[in-house]
Amino acid sequence: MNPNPTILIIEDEPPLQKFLRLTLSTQGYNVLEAARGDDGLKQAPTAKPDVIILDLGLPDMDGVEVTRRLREWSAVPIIIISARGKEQDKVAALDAGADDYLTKPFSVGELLARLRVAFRHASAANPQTGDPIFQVGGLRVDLSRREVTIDGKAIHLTPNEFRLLSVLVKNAGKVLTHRQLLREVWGPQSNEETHYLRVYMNQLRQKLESDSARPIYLLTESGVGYRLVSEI
Amino acid sequence: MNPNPTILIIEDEPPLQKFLRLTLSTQGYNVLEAARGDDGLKQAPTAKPDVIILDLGLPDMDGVEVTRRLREWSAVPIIIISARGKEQDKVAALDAGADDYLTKPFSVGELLARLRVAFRHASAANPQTGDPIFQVGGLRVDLSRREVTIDGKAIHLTPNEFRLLSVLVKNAGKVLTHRQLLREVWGPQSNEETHYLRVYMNQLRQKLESDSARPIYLLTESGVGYRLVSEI
DNA sequence: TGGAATCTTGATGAAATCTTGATACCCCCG
DNA sequence: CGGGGGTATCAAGATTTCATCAAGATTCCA
Repeated sequence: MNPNPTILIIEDEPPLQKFLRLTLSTQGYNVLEAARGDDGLKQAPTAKPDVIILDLGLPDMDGVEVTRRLREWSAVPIIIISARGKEQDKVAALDAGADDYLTKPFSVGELLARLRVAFRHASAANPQTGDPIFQVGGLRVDLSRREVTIDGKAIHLTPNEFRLLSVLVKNAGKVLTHRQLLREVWGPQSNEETHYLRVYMNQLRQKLESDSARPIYLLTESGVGYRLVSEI
Repeated sequence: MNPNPTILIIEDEPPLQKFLRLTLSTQGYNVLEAARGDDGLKQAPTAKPDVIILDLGLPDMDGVEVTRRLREWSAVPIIIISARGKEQDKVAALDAGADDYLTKPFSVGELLARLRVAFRHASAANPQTGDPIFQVGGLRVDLSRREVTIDGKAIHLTPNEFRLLSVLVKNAGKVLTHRQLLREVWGPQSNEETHYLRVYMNQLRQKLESDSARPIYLLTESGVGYRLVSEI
């Protein structure tokens, strides 16, 4: 899941709109809004929200219809909020494809808890498509598993070494200036400590290169910075 | 989904038990029953129900605890039915891993509709990958039975030890940060109590490693966190 | 209610990592 | 040939992070 999940609120009453916007953004969610069904249907494909909160009583079209239209192409979790509490309303909405149904008035805590359930479902439905793995020659870097191997052998890196390598991996093929590397690894105030770079680059080479004096992966661009080759 | 989906009902009141059994089997569902929490926990791993309906008010243990135990190894949809309608009860159950929460008395139609939602989720989730048993070297962890053996010998773990190990097992091979582990085991508010981790990781090593000073399963990633090796 | 198991917490030495200074290197240019 | 800027390497503290022991609290269960 993204660090900041996005919620699309389709709701026409301004007070409730405002209330939801405030509550959810305070929780750190990214909030999008639509006041009409057609607007919501238009926003959803481009905005790709992680969850949709949908009021059944919209001015232009029925919420059940909105649900059905969304389900034609998307599996995004839909939480209904509605003033109608009759069984047949709930059944209709749930069978149209909604995932949950809250009757107004509802408590904030419950809404948030049910949202967390929806997010769990969303991230379970989108299994990670495998970790992004960088590979060149015998060097292999799996950033998300924090794993580095050279010719199949696992290499242990210290936190700073790993951070430095991961900046290089994310910009493989490009030259990174001393200044850029220092900022990324040691923070914005360390711009001049070029010596750090020399020490750590050397340590990386000792661990990754078979001949650290003649590196094939971690190249020096004299007077500029360093570069990790992207192909061999 | 199977042609005849299976539902496990964990419910102690005989009248409601009977009512659910009749209603659901009439709908063509295959019904299993447990009157106590521990019985339900015992049936679940072998019966592999497609959905679990769980009453919070069980005689032997709290329903939230049952939920948490199930979630240690299974993603099966759990629908709570409960007489307690307070917000904090709902939040606790949903955050423990439940997927839905119905307050008694509820209407049959709504229950059936929410069951259909649960089945949709169950079939959307990834196919069962057999028993959730983790094994590497001489270490074997059966999450659903809470059994840990090392070279065939059973090992007794305390609740916290087991929770810590199960988080590591579920992410075997990956480095878990101190923060992640603390959140999973001690709850979201304990982010800084790194000392806990040291103590419990040490206890796990005492029990699982032949030489706890030179661990082969539970590795330290200094400055980052810990990792359970996924292959030897 | 008593005893056992478990959890929490503090203290201490060991290990890993980071920082820093000293020194040798290499290559280009005059 | 010699100087100088930029670079590589080594290694000794300083600092942070870890492992370990053990003594109270607390909880659990009979």
